[in-house]
Amino acid sequence: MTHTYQYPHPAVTTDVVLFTIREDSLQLLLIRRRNAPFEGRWALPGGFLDIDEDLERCAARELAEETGVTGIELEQLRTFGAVDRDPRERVISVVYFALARVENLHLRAGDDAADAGWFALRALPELAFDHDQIIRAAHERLVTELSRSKIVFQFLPETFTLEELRRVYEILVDAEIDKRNFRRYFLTQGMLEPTGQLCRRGGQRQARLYRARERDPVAHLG
Amino acid sequence: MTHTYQYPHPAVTTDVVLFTIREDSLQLLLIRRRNAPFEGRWALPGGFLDIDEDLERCAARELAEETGVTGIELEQLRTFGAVDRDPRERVISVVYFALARVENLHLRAGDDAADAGWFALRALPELAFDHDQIIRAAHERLVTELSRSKIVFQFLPETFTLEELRRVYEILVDAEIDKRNFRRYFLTQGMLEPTGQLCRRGGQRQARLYRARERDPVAHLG
DNA sequence: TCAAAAGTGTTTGCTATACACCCATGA
DNA sequence: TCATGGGTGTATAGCAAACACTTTTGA
Repeated sequence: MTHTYQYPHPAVTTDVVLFTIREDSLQLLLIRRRNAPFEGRWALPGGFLDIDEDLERCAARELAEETGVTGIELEQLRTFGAVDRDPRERVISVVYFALARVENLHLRAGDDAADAGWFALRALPELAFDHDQIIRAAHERLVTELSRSKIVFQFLPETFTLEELRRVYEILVDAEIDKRNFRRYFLTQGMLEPTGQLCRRGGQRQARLYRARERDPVAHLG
Repeated sequence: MTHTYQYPHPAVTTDVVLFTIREDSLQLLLIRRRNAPFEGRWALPGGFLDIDEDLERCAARELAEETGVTGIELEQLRTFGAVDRDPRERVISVVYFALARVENLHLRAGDDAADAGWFALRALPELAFDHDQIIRAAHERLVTELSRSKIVFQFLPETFTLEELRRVYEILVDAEIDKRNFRRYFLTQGMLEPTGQLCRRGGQRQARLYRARERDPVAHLG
């Protein structure tokens, strides 16, 4: 069955840039393409929009189909539509970005993906389409959102220690952060809630566990 | 001539939210639709993407065709794609936003627009499609970008007085701003360059004129 | 001479940064 | 007992906010 229009229509796809922290580095999820074009190359998980499907739902579906990853909060990044970005036809791609705690994810390659895996942002393979540009834009967004919202907690498990939180920050901003200033900041900001629990995560002395408070208390005032 | 695809394709459009400051209020540019659907309703300037046309170029072209406005810097805002946002067919709209000094613009209604005009954000008419949602998103973006970049200057003429700049800020944040703190901030930030000229803009005493420096001097260090 | 807008400094509190040692515990 | 990571306080400088009067000039 075919579909006919009076004017030419571009195809619309969605792609997802999913970041996580793994092995002490910022990594993202790629799939190896099973089909042409760019067969065998690594690419962002994504695919064609169904005609009666919401954009964000499409992104979530393609992510699940190709990598097995589900239950991730997606945020729209930007739409990429350069005329020659896909050799087959004109393709407009609406790109989403997301963060994940890696231990929650059950990775497996899906239908259109020969393989799926995590890659350090600093050591990406050669990519299909304009996905290197897309990833650069997503990384910029990640850095600017860091200071403006509470997204760091999406990298961490439900409960975590202050030192774990600090380590995540250090990886994200790629710099050392003073331990005492960091602790004071988070302990006085009120976005953390002590669980009362202690834990030992490899170190000797036990550390206090915290969880992220639902919302920034200041936000309630607006 | 018709165009046929193996799978259904959505249509892709671009729309533009163009803000300006006029009559002491924040206003934006709307056109009155000449054709169905929503014939006679006010809407954002925009239209269908040509198959070999860059997204941003499409936005600029439609803006020019429908309103006569040219030479505006466009920034991508977000893509809207709810399944039922257009009654004709599935339409994905890539929305751009932009700021303008109103005195530079030569407004005139174009082919697909029965009329074009400025409307205060606080007193919008009933709008076509989901354009009220789009405008709300654009306004949010405007407010957050205000503090993070130098976009205010896009509302002002080449040279301006500190009091004019302050008045623009007051309209944008919808609050009073302390005159002395405001002046000190801008005079010490180094983003203004005194022209050495004076002018009288209706008041009695003459005021010094400034222009925006090309770049934030701090940005050069990065 | 007065009305109307331009211009000018100081104080105070908060926030960001720099910086070094003690504590608890398992091996 | 020592190695490892968790936990703690103070001093300083820069920034944000509050606040009221003088100057210029045309009408």
